[in-house]
Parts: sequence; C-alpha cells; structure tokens
Amino acid sequence: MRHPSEAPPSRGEFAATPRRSRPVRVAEAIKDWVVEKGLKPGDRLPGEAELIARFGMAKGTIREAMRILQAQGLVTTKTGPGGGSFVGEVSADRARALLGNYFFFKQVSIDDIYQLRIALEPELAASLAGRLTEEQLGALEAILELYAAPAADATEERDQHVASLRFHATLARFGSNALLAFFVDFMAGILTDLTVYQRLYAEPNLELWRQGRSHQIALIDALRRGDAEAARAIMHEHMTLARRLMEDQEAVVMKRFMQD
Amino acid sequence: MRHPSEAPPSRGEFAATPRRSRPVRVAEAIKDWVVEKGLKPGDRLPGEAELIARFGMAKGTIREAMRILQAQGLVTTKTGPGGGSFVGEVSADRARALLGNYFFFKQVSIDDIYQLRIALEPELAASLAGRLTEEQLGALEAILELYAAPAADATEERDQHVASLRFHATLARFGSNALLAFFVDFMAGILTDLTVYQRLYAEPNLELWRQGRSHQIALIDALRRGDAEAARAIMHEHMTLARRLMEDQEAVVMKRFMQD
DNA sequence: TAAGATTTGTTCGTATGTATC
DNA sequence: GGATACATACGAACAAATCTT
Repeated sequence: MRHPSEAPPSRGEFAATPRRSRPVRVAEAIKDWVVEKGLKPGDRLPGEAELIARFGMAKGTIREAMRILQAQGLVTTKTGPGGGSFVGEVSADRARALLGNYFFFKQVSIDDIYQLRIALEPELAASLAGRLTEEQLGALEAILELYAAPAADATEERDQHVASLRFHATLARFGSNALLAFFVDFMAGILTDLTVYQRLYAEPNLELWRQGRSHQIALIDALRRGDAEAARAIMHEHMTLARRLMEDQEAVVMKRFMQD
Repeated sequence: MRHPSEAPPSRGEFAATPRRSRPVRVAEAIKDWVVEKGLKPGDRLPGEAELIARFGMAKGTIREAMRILQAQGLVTTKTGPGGGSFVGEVSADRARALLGNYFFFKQVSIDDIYQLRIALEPELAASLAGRLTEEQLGALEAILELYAAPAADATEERDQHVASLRFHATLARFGSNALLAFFVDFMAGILTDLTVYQRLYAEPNLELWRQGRSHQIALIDALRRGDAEAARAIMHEHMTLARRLMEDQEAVVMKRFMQD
C-alpha cells in the first residue's frame, strides 16, 4: 500500500450528498470552521503544513481547497515569514464579478436593467437625503465637474457617460443599506462595462447631457436640503429619461466574463 | 536544471498587473478563451493533458486553475471516458451562495431587506400580470395550499413561513427579467435561511397568517385578470404588512457561509 | 546590503478511483 | 468483466517571495 495514511474516507458523512471531491470537502470544512470559531477578516488560518497534518491529505489536495476559497474571495494568502492564509472579506469588486458571471449566458436587456434602476435608484436617493456629509456631497460635485462641458466627440461622450455612471456608483456606496448599495452599484457596473466594451451611446447627444446634468445638480441640492421626496422624484425622472434615450438599444449584454 | 520545460513565463504579459499566481492566470486565460471562441454551456474544454502541454505547466498548477473555475461555477468536470471539463452555466443556487458570502461580514438588517422587497416585489408582480400560464398560476395556488390552515405551533408556523417565501421565490422565477428575478429570489433566500437557522417568527401569529394569505389569494386573482396595477398595489401592501410585523426584529443576519 | 529563515508556489513522477464501452 | 480514458490524489524535491537580522 502506498497510501497507508488513507483514513476511511468517512463513508458515513451523509449518504444523500452526491459525494464531493476531497478539496471541496476540505474547503467546506474550513468555511464551517471559520463560522464556528467566529473568525473575522484578517484572522489567521492554519498553514498548509498544519492542514496537511490535520486532514491527513496531500499538499496538492489542500492547495486546491485553498484555491476554492480564494476564488470565492473568502481567504487571501501571502508568502514569506508571517505569511499564510487569512480570512478575507469578499470585496465588492469580486462579488460583482462573481454575480456578473451568472448573467453571462442569460439575456439581459437594457430595458431589464432600467426596470430595476427605476425601482431602486429613487429609493436610494430618498434614503440618503440629509444623511450625507459635506465631504460626500463634495465628492459627488467633483464627479459632476468631469462633464461640466458638453462632449466634443464620441470618445469624450463615452468617457463622460462612464463618469456619470460613477456618480451613481459613488452615491450607492454612501448608502447604509448594503444590499441596496450593492444592487445599484452592480447595475452601474454592468452599464459601465457596456459603454466601455460596446460603444453604447455612440452619438453625442447634447440634450441628454444638458438634462442629465441638471438632474444631478438638482439631486445634490435635494440631498443637501434633506428633502427625501424631492430626491426620489428627481432620480425617478432622471432614470426615466435615461431609459427613454436608450429605447432603441435592445442590445443584449455581457460581452466577457468579469475578472476579479 | 530540474525544470527544462520552463518556457519564458511571459514576462511581457503586462507589467502593471500585480503579478498573479500561475493558476489564476491560467484560469483567466481560459475564461478569455471561452469568450473569444464563443463557447456555450456544455461545450468541451481541453483535457488536463492538453492544457499541461498548451500552457507548459505542471499538472498541479492546471488543476488549481480548474478548481478556481469550478468554484465560480463556470466549468464542471466529470471523470471517466468521455469525461473532462465542460463550460457550465452558473446556477442560480451557486450565484446566490457566492453573493451571500459577500454579505457575511456586513450587517444587513431585516429593515434593509424589506426596503428592497418593497421596492422590487411590487414591480415584479406588476410585470407578471396577465403573463402567467394557467399552469404557473396553478403552481402558485398549490403552494398556498401548504398553509391553508393556521399553524398549530411554532414549528408549523416556521414551515409555513418558509413555504410562503417559496411563493415569492417561485413568482420571481416566472419573471422574464433575469436581473429582477434573481434579486427577488436572493432576498427570499436570505429570509428562508433566517427562518430555518434562526427561529425567526417564533410566535404563531394568527393575524399575520390571515392577512398574508388573503393578500396572496388576491394577488393571484389580479395576476390572472392581468391587472398590473392591482397586483402592484396588493404586493406593496403585503410587503408593508410583513415589514411592520417584524419591526422589532432588528436581528443581523447571515449565520453561515452559503455552500454551493 | 546580504544572508538566513519561513511560508506559499510549482514541478515531476507515480498511483488510485471512476465511468464508459 | 476487462480494457480504456479520463480526473483525482499522493509525496518528495525545488523555486520564489518576503520578513528578520
């Protein structure tokens, strides 16, 4: 026998489960262990050597398990002394990418996206009224400055639109409802990808620029005044306008897998 | 030299990137390759042996790369003849789990969840009015039957509440807007986890049962009649009621990592 | 600056498990 | 049941990154 350390692979774990491979079982065990121990982001995980001993498995197997956790953003790993694996909070970027891949093979239309934006963004705006610091309001105004003048050509138009989406993403991140913030941010991310990779909004549109900008200026004012209903109404109008301007853009989306 | 097959590890990929490990680089290359080739779910990927040759890397490295893709739900793997790796559509379950982990360390309140449900579920209901088949309507009515009688004890109450959440999840899946459907389903999933793992709604509440059920019956009727605005209004009332009944439940959520 | 220690990263060769024919 | 084709797992050595002295 070459593998004397072959512990009885626990035929009695649970009969119902379709029998997963060892690395995924190890990964799940580690997840459970983290929850059980109440570990928090930054806390140390056992090193490779210890895991090899604890699970009685080969190095490669353990490494594959850690790769699974890394791919899901749950642990980070560093080499060198003091290095090792650590519990990691899943970043917003990674969560966006992971979720984006779910929609890769689904057909999502521009209209689908705007159905959600119209439902969510006004809610976000309303819930933020009167709750932003001057610094945060200033950050929003700084983004507005990026498209203070109308775009000269299609390229500049595209850059401005990306910046405008960043306005919404920034607003989302200021929200205290992490769920709402993520969803809004996610959709801004999709539209950003589209503009960058797909040349949406190719035609400079002076009217869009003028109205969009005035909406956002009015929105900042309402937020500063703490007028939730005004903020909601302005955002609703803003979204409705944006959707109407893209009515002919039936394009399906997701031109790539999202990385990280 | 022990590693003569060490091809120049392409020092010229991109200088800016923080230098990822080989497995993640391979995983990203495969993702790009899938997109480039326009592969679809079920299509074959090169086997281990071929990938080893193509990338000039060791088996372990390639295996770690495939683990990353598996963990993200992008490929599935089978052993045996005719086996190998295949492009896989990310399942809704996996997407839910992956996204759920993002919120693990964040504090999400019941109120946060209901802020979203109130914004989204009425929209979903409205967009489904008049667009469901008799079969789909029947499926919804079948779920309603699961709690036709008031719950006798707390356990039964809990089961009924889970079933009631399944009503919403089912409705979500009938939606044609994949984004909206996922978000609604995701929140039903969170609440289901809470009820199952955390004994929420411990007190049988006859009034909740009566009103909730009558809402859902009226909703099905509106959906069948094709009355979008009625469906929206009923769902809004339903959600508002549900939120009010949990106002004291400030509990934070996410008691475990979601598996698969 | 340089050497050493520590920890993950990668490789190679071999053996085992599993599903198909 | 045996042969085949594939993933899965093991183990030992070597490489690279990073911290300490």
